[in-house]
Amino acid sequence: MRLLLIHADYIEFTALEPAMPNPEQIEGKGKKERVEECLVAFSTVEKSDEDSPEEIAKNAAATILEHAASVKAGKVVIYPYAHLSSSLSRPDSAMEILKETEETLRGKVEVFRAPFGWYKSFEIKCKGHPLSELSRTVTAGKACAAEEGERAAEETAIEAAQRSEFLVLTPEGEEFRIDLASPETFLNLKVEPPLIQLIKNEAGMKEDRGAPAHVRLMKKLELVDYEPASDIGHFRFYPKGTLIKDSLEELAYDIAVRDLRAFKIETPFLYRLDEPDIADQAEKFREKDYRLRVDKKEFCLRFAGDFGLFRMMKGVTMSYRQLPIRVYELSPSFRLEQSGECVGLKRLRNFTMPDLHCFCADLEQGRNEYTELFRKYTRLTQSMEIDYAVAFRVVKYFYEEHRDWFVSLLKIVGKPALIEVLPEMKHYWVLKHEYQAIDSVGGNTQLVTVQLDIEDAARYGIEYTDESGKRRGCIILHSSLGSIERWMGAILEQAAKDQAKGKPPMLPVWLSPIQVRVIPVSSAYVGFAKDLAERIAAEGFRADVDDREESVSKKIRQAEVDWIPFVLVVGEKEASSQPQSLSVRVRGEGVKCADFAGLVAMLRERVGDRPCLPSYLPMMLSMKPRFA
RNA sequence: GCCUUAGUGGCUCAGCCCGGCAGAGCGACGGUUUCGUAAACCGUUGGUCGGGGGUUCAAAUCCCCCCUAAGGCUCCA
Repeated sequence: MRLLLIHADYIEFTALEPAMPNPEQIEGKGKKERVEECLVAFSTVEKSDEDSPEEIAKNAAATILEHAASVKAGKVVIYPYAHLSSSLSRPDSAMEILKETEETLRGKVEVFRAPFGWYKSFEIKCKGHPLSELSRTVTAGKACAAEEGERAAEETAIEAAQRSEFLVLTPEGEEFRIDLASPETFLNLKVEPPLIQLIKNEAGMKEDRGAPAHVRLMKKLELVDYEPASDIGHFRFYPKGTLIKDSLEELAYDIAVRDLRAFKIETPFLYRLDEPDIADQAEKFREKDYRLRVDKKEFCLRFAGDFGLFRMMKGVTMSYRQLPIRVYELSPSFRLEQSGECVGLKRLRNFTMPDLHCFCADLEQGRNEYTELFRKYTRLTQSMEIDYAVAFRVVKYFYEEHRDWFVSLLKIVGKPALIEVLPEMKHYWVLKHEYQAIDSVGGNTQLVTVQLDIEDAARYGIEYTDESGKRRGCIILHSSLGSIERWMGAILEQAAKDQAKGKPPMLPVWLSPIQVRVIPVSSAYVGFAKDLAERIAAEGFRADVDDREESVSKKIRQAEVDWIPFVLVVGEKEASSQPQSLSVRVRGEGVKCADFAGLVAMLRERVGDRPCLPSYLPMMLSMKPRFA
């Protein structure tokens, strides 16, 4: 419960009109009430209070009573006021808790209560002495301290954001200043459409959009679905979706561990809030973490891998000779996003983040490491074949000092970027960049990000020993390939965009749950088809056989609907041809002739060096249950 | 979280405005057909109309509360 306590000369209030369907029954509608020399408690009952109404009421009464005593007020007015929180309880619970608070106070002090569920006019005269205004948050545990200081800090950050300058920087080093409030400054820039779209979104220029296409596609393709029995934003993955998720995770592992030689670790999901550095990190994430109470201890679920990683690194003995040190964790993460903000695979409350952190000796090494990551992640993003835009956010002094370096980064990606120049440090990083995917309805989703952090190492005690034996804080690069779920969404969005342009939609071959479908023309050729599928599987690709008793046309249609990239129809011709010749229906390219080696070569070429896991589905289609 | 819209067999949807026996296609199942590049034919099965409450002789349909989703707002260290 939130309380705003005002020590007043008087308050007058009048109930005017019901503000909800079932307001409290009252007699004094339109009658003015006046209480003098009182402590007014504007009270907001919150969702979380519903779990322990008696304790909340007791604690609220204690808080009010204590303050009434300290300002020597003999009267208390409880004034229902729904505007102190964005997480309101149900009206009936609120009414019950407020009445209970009133009853608890009765006898100890003279108590009044304004009616619940009415629009009221009021007039109040605050005494204005130092203790006359105070805010309190009441929880089921102990009453907490005032929060004015934090609020002030928050406001400064918002003001700072509003003073950001924006510009577009090209790989040739040209700068175009833009003003988000004046579309003519950027709409005609000669840059690719995704960047223009990103800037429009950043400027708040919203067109009417439907739901992004992946919300429908993820279900239609039997990949992922909502799980109403869990919380909002926690999904179930069917076998095909799990295969795609695992393949993307495998790719993240290849980059982080095989390529970059990062150390792979694992840390817990759940953390105690009475640890100061955990509480400190949780505080940065105000009201967005899952909290739970177990055995009288308060815990939060991690919102990223940082909690456990920083704790681990604090205890690590590092020498300057070992730096940079790279640490990788595939972190299932939890964020209590606003319910109205969770959309398909774009924003979830539970998602999987491949988290790579690099610990560097100094800024010079940090920048080199940044360049290295930038290069790797750019190659990764390009190999996903999706439309994306690049944005940098950077503190002004840092941009001015390192402008040439930014141009060199843009040369790697080969396209212009949006640069947001922040007037001062607003977060823990001086620099970050994002690769933003543009979806089928013009929205953008952040995928890859790298952040250059010069603050957290000192704050959390992550240090190495330098040449002279002195302990020094690291420069930390936080980086993520985004989230696995977002990549799945972005890939589906790209398929939808291709379809809108008249191309048949498909997943990249390395992510297609079934890469080759073999269709026997009649049941007589099922055995032949199965042998062929097994040979394909032995080459490391995912093949199945449509052995159902259906017409060839119908089975081909099914393969099209399933977005199967390669379809083989086999019958007498294939079984008897010598040397063997196959007719391969390549999605989007028509029917081609090839022998077995030719087919394998086509698959190898499409998959490239990306992971190719074995199938999670039965080889015979008649044995596959329908999940969605 | 707020506002708006939606939720009807496993899936896609009609019925709701104006209350009167819960419908279709696909899928699944059974049978006939053994088929050459986007849907063979016949039959059967399957519903707590998102959940709860109310109004009514009677509720998928009207009213209230809740859950879930999408759009917009806000948010996105």
